[in-house]
Amino acid sequence: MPKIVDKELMKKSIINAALQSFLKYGFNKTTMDQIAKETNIAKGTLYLYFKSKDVLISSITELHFKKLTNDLIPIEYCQTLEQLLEYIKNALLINEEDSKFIPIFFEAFGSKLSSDVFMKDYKNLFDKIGYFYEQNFKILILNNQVKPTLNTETFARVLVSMIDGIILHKGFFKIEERKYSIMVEDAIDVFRLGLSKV
Amino acid sequence: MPKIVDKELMKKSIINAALQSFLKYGFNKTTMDQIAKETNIAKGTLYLYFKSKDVLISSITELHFKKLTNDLIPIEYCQTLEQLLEYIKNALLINEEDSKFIPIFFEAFGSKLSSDVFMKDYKNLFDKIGYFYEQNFKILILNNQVKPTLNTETFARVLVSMIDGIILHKGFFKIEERKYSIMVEDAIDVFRLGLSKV
DNA sequence: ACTTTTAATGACTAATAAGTCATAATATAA
DNA sequence: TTATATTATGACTTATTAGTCATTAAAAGT
Repeated sequence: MPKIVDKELMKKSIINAALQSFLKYGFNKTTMDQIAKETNIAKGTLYLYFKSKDVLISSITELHFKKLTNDLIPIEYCQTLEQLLEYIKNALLINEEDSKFIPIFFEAFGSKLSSDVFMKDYKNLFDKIGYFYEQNFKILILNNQVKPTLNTETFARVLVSMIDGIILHKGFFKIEERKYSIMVEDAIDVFRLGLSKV
Repeated sequence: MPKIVDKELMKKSIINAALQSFLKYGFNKTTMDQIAKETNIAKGTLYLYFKSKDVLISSITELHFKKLTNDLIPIEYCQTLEQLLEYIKNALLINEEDSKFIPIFFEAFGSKLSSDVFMKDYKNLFDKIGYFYEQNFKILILNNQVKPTLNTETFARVLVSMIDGIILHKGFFKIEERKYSIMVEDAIDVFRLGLSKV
């Protein structure tokens, strides 16, 4: 008897329309009316699928960070320094859409960046990525690939900050692809020399 | 005949009260009423000195960035690599208040981070800092302090991103002072080796 | 065709806080 | 003391949009 729709598909449509609007007009300038219109549904319908604008942007963000985490934390550890560097390089060569999402994220959650509760998850995420690098460094030390004096924990965390800094600048300042790829090479060179046995 | 007040002093009082509230409650949660109350003036008076909340936060931000720029771009160029490293180290050891201001900045201007017009100034600022490093590198190459193959322009820009990344992570994630100072040492070590002649 | 359950609609409401302005207060000089 | 230019006040207005909900539409089974 009941009317049935594919809710997941509907959510995907909405998310897609919302993301495009966010990228085009920014988060705050995009209204729920606009998103509904873009999805070809009424505003009330939109609220059936996402009970607030906050939930909507959070869902989109979650998807992005899930992908990011997968990209940044593979299952296999690196056995050589060059492997790790290759890996860092891939992380730095973030795709265009993820890069463009960065300002959106900061726009949407700007008001929560002072909140410890909100930031906890992101702190954990970066700590987790740091931990992954830390484990890699330990292996590389065992494999005699990097200098054994390396302070694995803090170095891993500072490396994550550096990588994030480069990615953030790409996203915020829309550094041209050509220049950026050279910057990535430069960064990798520094990491290579900085990590190598003296 | 007229009543006269020290307008500059008044502005300073307001800025001080506002900044404290922003640091304590965040930018959005701090209302103009609150700032007025904290300054012991009426809201109308507040608006005589700052004609909008935006102008107020912009003034505060300008002060911070002016200081930041002075800290980051000294008059003298470095003649040795160790001088430059010492200098980077100082930049990384940002003071506590500036560090705490970081989330406030992103909260206040989050909605403008997608705006090219708004970001232009900050892009210029970081490019300027990058240019400063670039000039330093050129001197260091002449002084036979760093490897001559260094791509000065792009390397300078990526270095700035890395430094900013470290500082941002400190601000966002409130990394403990003890751990952070080790991270700074680690970063400097990487830069030293990464820049040195092979 | 009819019933029932779920889904869709969009005009309306609510909430918030920035910003205004008519009025009052104050300091200075004559 | 008084006139006057300047400064201060805070109740009120305004603007914006997120979010609601009574009503309508649609699909599926009998």
